[in-house]
Amino acid sequence: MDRAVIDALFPSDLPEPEYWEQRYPARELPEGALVTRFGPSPTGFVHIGGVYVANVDKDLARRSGGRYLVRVEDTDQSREVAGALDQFGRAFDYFDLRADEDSEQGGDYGPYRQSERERIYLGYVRELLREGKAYLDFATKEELAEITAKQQAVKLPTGYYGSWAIWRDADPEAVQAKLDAGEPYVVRFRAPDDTGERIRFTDAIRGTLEHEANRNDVVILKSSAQSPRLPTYHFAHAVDDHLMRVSLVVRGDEWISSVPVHLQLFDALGFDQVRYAHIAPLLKQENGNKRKLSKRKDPEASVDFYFESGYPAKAVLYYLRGLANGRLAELPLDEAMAEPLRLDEFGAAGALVDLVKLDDIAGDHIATLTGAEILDAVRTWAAEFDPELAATLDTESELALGALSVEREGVENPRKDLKKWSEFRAVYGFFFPELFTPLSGAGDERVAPLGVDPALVRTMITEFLEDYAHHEDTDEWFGQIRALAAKHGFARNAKEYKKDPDAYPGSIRECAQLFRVAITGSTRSPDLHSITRVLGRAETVRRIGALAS
RNA sequence: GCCCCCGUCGUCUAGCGGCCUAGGACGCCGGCCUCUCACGCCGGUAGCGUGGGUUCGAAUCCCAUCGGGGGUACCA
Repeated sequence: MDRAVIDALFPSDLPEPEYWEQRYPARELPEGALVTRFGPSPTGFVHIGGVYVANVDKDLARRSGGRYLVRVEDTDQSREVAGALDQFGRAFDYFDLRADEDSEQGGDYGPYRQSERERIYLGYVRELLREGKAYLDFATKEELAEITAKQQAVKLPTGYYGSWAIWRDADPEAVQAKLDAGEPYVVRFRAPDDTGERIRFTDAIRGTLEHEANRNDVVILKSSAQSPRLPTYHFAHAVDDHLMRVSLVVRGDEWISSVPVHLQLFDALGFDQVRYAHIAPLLKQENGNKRKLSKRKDPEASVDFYFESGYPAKAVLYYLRGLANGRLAELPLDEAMAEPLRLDEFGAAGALVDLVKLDDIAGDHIATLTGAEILDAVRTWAAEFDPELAATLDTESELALGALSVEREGVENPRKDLKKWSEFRAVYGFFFPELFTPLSGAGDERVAPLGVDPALVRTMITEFLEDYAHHEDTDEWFGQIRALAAKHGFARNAKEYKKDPDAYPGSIRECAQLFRVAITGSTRSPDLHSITRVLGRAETVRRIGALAS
């Protein structure tokens, strides 16, 4: 094709590649510093895998004194979902993954949105066209489908290559005729003719990988019928990562198969190669099999799930880091977060997302927090997901702090009853009068399972309340219950009771449980005496009193 | 169809020819503690996908096979 014909296809003021090379000079960074980038694609909601990879990008760059970039990969405008970018912003904030350079705060190597880089891509496409390393393709969808069908019929690799590539060596006049007719076209890369050759490359995680050389003339610039005219992922990757001076590309292992094309592209464009680190995807277990976490089928695939459940960001990050580097999973949270991620320690196989494990981690982490820290976090969570709780917490913050101090502050081993903020209501709700429903009486269905005769319960409680003392000392306080139990003939311990159940109305256990259910509404709760200290005398008496009717 | 990646307890993994009768963590089961539930402590359960080689010796090396995953798009 004539250079004049090619140039006429592009804006006349389009800068040459040389301009961009100077505009984006090599970065001045210390030896060994890594420049990484995360490329969110606003085509759906944020996947936890994105957080996983972005965390790796950030860690690798920051620890090496390099730069961590976020570049929006929005070359597929038809699949763009409104609001997706905001959702990414939110996830980045929650998980502390804000980049050093991105489309919001800018940077010297922007724009950081591919849809705004049209002129850059066009300049490089024009250059490739002039050099004959790319060509115009007018093939229709139908023609393409036909080619694929024929190839499959004779068991040949599918694709647009060699003699199957109908426009690869088309007559310039035929091209001109199509152009004159205003037919839309795409630009394809002219794959070097090394069919049958094998290529090898080094992956920072997997070592040497071998692959058949690429033979396909991949599309590098999408249809001329669209505006802006955007490149495909392959081409954008080469141009952007080169110009942004990215030195390490961390991405999902579904890209391994594309590396041969990428290498050819870098070569044709005259760029130095980048290093690659292909990460295994996050998996999900489904009847014995493992499969990729699916945004549609698995709620835990979306970051929304973690927001709604109220998992502390730190716990999630720690879990994700442990999945990436097994060594870190063995370390306590703070140490693991302080340790750098090491690519050579990444597992090549995909890991299953195990929510049970995450719960365990989150529970351990929350147990290290103070009541005030927990209250703060629960409040933030509730403001969005449980307004009623939020309101209660605001008016009753003293009570909340008291509730959270039970078996937490000043103890050797704090309770691990909270794994996520959404559990707060179920676990601590009874502390708050407005969230608690007192018993309807000795016959309430919550006390019935204890098997103590309601009439006896009423007598006991009435008697108990007559000279109830709100003791500060645990032994003294429980002494009252012990005395009551003894007086009404309850067995001294469960063993004794079990030996001859008919001889007693119950054991000391049942008796104590009566109070527990009255005070907390449940047979399981933190230390009873501590609870009464937080509730105060009046509320304690009121709740116990409910049993007397 | 063609191409590629992966494969140790249920899960995350240690292991790089003898320290392995395969170690740890989570889970699960049992026990102790005890006014409940937890916490904590103690103990237990369970695995090298399969078949061939190589070797005195294999989870570790080779071959085959099976299984899982991915790519083969004007999606990323």
